[in-house]
Amino acid sequence: MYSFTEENYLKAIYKLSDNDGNGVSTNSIAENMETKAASVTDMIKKLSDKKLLKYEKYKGVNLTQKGKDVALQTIRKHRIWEVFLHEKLKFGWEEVHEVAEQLEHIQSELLINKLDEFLGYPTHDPHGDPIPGENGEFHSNAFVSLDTVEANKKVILSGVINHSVPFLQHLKKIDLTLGQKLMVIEINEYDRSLKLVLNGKIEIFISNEVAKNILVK
Amino acid sequence: MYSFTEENYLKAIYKLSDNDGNGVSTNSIAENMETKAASVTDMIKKLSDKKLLKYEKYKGVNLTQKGKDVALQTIRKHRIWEVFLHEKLKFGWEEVHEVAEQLEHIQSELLINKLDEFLGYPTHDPHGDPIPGENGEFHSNAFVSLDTVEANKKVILSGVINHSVPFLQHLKKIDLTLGQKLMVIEINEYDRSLKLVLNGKIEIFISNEVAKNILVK
DNA sequence: TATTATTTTTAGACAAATCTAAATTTATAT
DNA sequence: ATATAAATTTAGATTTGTCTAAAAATAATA
Ligand SMILES: [Mn+2]
Ligand SMILES: [Mn+2]
Ligand SMILES: [Mn+2]
Ligand SMILES: [Mn+2]
Repeated sequence: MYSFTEENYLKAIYKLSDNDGNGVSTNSIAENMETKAASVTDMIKKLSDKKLLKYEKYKGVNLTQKGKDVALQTIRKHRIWEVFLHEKLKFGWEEVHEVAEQLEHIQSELLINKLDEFLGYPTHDPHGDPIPGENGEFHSNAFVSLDTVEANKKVILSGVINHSVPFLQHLKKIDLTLGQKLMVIEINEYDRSLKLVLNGKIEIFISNEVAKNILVK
Repeated sequence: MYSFTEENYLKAIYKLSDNDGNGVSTNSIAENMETKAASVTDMIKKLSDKKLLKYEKYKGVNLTQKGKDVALQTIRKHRIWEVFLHEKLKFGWEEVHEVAEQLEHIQSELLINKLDEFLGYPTHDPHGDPIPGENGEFHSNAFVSLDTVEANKKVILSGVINHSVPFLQHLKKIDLTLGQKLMVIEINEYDRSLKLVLNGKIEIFISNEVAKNILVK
């Protein structure tokens, strides 16, 4: 139906949308997709012709409902594949994204629905991001960043903001993986670094920078 | 490394090779890939430049070892994905091929090796075709066509020659699926149609045309 | 062997997606 | 308000893979 490239553009524009009504800029898309502004302009015209987005010269773009649908289905496929790679094939949570970038473009409704069933209809991917439903419904998360949590409250690691490979590897090394039970037991005034206790046992220290990128509930 | 198109050409040429030394013709490739001879000539030149095949104008092509390796790895991925779709996602054996045509092009050594492990290192795909190993080794099948089997010998359905969707659907409908134990109990002289008994119980009739496309051991 | 017929290659064009360099528009700062 | 800077678009090329129509080579036939 749509090419890999078209799907990738729609996904990028979807993620860059504030839903504030103001269009997504050419440059932000170019930066996000590691391509040049001129290429973005060309593709935008094509997507506009296909009624996937609204475009006014120099004013940025906004996805139409049709465009949002394609973006959401691509995100759905991406995240379901990530669950498969992590749960069934034992990929690390830092390894799944790259391969899912390819798998998300496989065209088969039957495949994604059978895979979803095989995985037991997961609601979140290995990074805690919600998986849109078949019709694009979203269970939006009510997670909060760990650096805003008050001391002595039990929480569960439920997501990450930074999805980079080095960050995910670092968290894994210090046992901060999805589902980990933890509690903040000390907040340093000076640099807002934290002392945590994991499973009520091991104590670890993390910087505020790390805490800011961890989501808990 | 190689594009979808290049992999598809190499796979097609591999399957069209007799290993008789005589090259694969431009027209046979074009027919097999449902494209035009002129397009094939163009692609052949490109693959020749990349040392994936030997090409002499008007003489047809022969894969180099490098070309065979790429073809075999693509076939390996295709068949492993077919096993996954059939065994884990419960796709019918007539449904797996189309989706595997897409999945075979996913580029990740890690993925295919983990998938292979997850499936328990299968040796054959859902149609009985052997799965090449990581280094291209082949367990060549010693199957025989059902129309050559003598009466009253117990055999096991182990493969098919015709891979078309209607043929596979037909076999499924009459319970002739991979692994089925059966015996020929009557061979009609007139049209060489057969009476079979399945699992020592149910009796069915099949035409010689059907029998010719079934492999047993 | 000369003449058709078939196969294959070349020439020229096209669509998709990208790029660089130049032109144009919008935003910012004196 | 005018000049400068930044963002965006256009112009013109390039790569990959495809096509049609015409030319060239090979094969088949009389
Ligand atoms: Mn991802
Ligand atoms: Mn992608
Ligand atoms: Mn197949
Ligand atoms: Mn393919």
